[in-house]
Amino acid sequence: MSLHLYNTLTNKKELFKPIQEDYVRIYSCGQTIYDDVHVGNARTYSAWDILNRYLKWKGYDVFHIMNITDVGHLTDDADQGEDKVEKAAKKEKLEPMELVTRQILLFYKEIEKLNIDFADIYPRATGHMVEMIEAVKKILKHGYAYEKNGTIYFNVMKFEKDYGYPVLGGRKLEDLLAGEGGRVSEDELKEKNSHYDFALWIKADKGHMMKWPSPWGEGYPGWHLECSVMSTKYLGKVFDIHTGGIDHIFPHHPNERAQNITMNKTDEEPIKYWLHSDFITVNGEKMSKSKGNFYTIRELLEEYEPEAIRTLFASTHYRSQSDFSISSLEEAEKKLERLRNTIRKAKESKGGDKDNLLRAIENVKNEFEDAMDDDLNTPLALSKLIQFTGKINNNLDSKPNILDEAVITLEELAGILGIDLSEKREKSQDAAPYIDFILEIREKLRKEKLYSIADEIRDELQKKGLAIEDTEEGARWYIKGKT
RNA sequence: GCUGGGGUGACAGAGCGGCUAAUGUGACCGCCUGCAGAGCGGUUUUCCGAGGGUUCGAAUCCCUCCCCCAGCUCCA
Repeated sequence: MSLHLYNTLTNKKELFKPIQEDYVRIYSCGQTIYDDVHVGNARTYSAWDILNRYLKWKGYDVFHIMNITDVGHLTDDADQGEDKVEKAAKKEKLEPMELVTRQILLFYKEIEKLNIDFADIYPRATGHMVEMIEAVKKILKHGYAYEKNGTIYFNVMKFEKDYGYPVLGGRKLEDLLAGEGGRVSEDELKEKNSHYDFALWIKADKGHMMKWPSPWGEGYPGWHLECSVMSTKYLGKVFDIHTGGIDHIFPHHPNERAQNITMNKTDEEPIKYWLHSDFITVNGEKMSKSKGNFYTIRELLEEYEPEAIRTLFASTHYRSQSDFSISSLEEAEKKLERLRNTIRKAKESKGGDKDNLLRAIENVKNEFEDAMDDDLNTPLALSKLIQFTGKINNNLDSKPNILDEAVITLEELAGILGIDLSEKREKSQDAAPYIDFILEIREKLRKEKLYSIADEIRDELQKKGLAIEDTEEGARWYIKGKT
């Protein structure tokens, strides 16, 4: 089997074939950078990280762009209301760009902690104002936009007539018509030719801070525009994969696609595969700030290991809604522990002369790849790894080189899922000689059968976060869980 | 209302036409251990929302119904 991905553009799994043989160009919708990264964001980025790693493992060169929206995302609907960045900045009495800088730095740190590979470029909307204005000009010139009082709207009806409005996720334009009905304000309707039209460039109201001069007066770009402009700039008019959250199936991505087509005037489908990851719920409810059921990565990392979070993410398929709870995270911790325990045992084993593990290594590689080829079935892939740990544990008397290979395989495959199994840099390295010393004394007590004192020592060390295991060759210890 | 995705053992979560329906967790019992831990073995008696249909054969396909979630407003 070879890699198949579920394409929201066609609503089916398709064989993945990049435009260029060994080179894959990916654009990911990143985040509007006014707030901390939460589990939901992280889950999505984790999914694309796995996609990237897997493609690389398969031998492709991957060029990955993830945008950072630092202007143009409004609190109300697409075309009115306050800019989110500006609003958040005002609240904290910061310059908008000051807030953005702070949040970006935090974003990078957390992405790194979560073992999410950095994208090759993180372009920012504010850095592409010139290109965005040029894009609006092009779309106007090509006849798919019109101006009303300094605001430029995209003409969806005309686009629909000429190209067919993108049907992402099985939706049709008519479906969106009244919808749940008139959330569109009177003012807006007055200006727009059609209810579906969206703004490319928005005239700045008085007091709007984030604005730029343009041929149509001072204004700022519409939300969708940056993605079209930046993807075209860095990836070209036609590229392979576009990712994003399920919420972008409408309206962001169809609009973005319409812009790509009309500004670049391509007859070819500009983006071959659209991938969307589903949302996370918290204890069965949609995660939202108003409900207070919001987990930021920052707070989770205070108590849990990033590897546990990645294990949790890998435990559900990216296109399934997954319910986040502390107990699910703790369950993921246990899976992680199992993986680590096996590696520890294998590394400590002296080995023997068996070689039937060889076949298990071959099998797990194949099974893992089959699972991943099927639209990145990470839960299945992970279960194969866990099955493999059983095989290793049953064959700790294998030839040392085979044991080594088993460990390398396990680490490599888990790594594709973003789960780093390499040994932790032990924080208490300095304490190691003392711990060893204490355990030597404890060993003497055990030989004297002074078990109550020995057990007391063990309990105390365990309370401090160490795992103590007695073996024939004496006690072993390691740092358990979060260091 | 419309659109999409779902309902699988105590729980999480694969499977989507055909071996006794993965895997993990939990519970229980063994092995190991001074006791634990980790690990290993076993058990958890017929888990596929309901009802029809197609088929030699369905959790898997079709129809009807019930229920859940999300989207249709900014959102990963």
